[in-house]
Amino acid sequence: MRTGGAAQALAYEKIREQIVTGNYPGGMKLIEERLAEEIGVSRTPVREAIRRLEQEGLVRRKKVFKPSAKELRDHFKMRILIEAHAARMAATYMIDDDLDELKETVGKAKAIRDDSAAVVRENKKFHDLIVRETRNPVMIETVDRMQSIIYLFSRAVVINKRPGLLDEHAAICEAISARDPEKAARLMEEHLEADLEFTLAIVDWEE
Amino acid sequence: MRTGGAAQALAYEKIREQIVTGNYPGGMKLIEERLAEEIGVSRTPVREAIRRLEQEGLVRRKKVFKPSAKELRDHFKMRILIEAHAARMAATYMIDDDLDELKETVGKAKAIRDDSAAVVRENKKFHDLIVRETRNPVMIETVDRMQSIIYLFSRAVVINKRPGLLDEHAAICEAISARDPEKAARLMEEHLEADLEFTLAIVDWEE
DNA sequence: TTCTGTAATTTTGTATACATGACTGAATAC
DNA sequence: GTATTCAGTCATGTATACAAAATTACAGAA
Repeated sequence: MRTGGAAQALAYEKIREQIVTGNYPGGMKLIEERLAEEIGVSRTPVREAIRRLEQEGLVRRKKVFKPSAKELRDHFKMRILIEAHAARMAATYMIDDDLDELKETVGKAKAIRDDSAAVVRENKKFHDLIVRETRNPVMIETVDRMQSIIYLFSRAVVINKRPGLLDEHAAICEAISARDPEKAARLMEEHLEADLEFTLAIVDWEE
Repeated sequence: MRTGGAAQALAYEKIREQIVTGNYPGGMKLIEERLAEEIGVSRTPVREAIRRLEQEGLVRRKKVFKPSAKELRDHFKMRILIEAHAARMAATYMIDDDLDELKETVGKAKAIRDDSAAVVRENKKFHDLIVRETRNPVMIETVDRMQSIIYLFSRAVVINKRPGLLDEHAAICEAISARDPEKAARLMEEHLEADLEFTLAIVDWEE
């Protein structure tokens, strides 16, 4: 953790945990005093933790962030723009060791279709490896923020695993391997667009 | 202001002012107690103001942010990616009223070459109008953050006004007007790359 | 019923005191 | 002369009390 002390770190972890597990649902008001009591610290570190979660995009105006369909789309589009660029960079610059690792994640994910959590982990790693090729911390961090928010919704989506997802990963991997930047970028774009549409279709926007 | 009370707003404005005017130079440590006394509020709102400036990218680890050449480049590249995309969108979707406004900013900037502050304002407006065409608040806000940081350096650059800048704006404007997305994007990319290189060349990285 | 104004309650913002931890610099051992 | 450790200071983190603001609940009128 880059700032703050122990109490703040504790508050941050605990609140974040509750949000990403869905235990604190979207729209829920975060009341400082209550959280402070629950966690066993004073209001001050809770406040700071909430501010950090706000910066991270998980909290908005003291409430657990609940993006509209439009907002989810906006976050996805930002991610698509960066990841398509990243795929282009990867096809151009990725060294063979990393390429091997990339292939490995696809293989692993194929092998363990049943362990949902593990598949999620491999898929995230796949994208992270590619984004890393931008060699641009600003972009890497931005994608991370987008992912945090998208994953808030994707719990549902990941369980209803989208058909073709792994094949698309394999195809992207191949394009990078073949050093074809434009194809890699195009495939990545299509892949994430499909993810977006699938997510929008699955999620229940009425609740 | 979207959060906090009067004291916090005051602290935020005052500190930000000092940073963007260069009165607080890059690398300067922000000491809560000192600022609190200077502004006439307690440490609490100063803390929150500093956090917000941190989120905005103007402060890093309690010090006024002073990007390295690499970091400035990274922020620029993020901006280029979004603005090239925005130019593409603008060429496709921008309505005539906005296009007229865009042309006007170029004309105005050409007319008032002597008033440096006004030229800066017009140039910023030019870019903002195009970025708006993404119709994506996430991207708009990201560009804003990048610009805040870049402008921290560009004070010097803007005074040494870069040759060709206005002609490039005019050319981009034309490409959008001609509904040529790829050309608009390419010109925007070249324009900002030139800005980046000019900035890197001008700024004194040793100080 | 539904609207509106006001009182009551809750929640956040602010100030402040104290605790903890980081930094500085001098004195001493080597 | 250099390294080390200890003390003193300075800045930040945390807790808490009080003030201000926002929200809710309710009463009365249209």
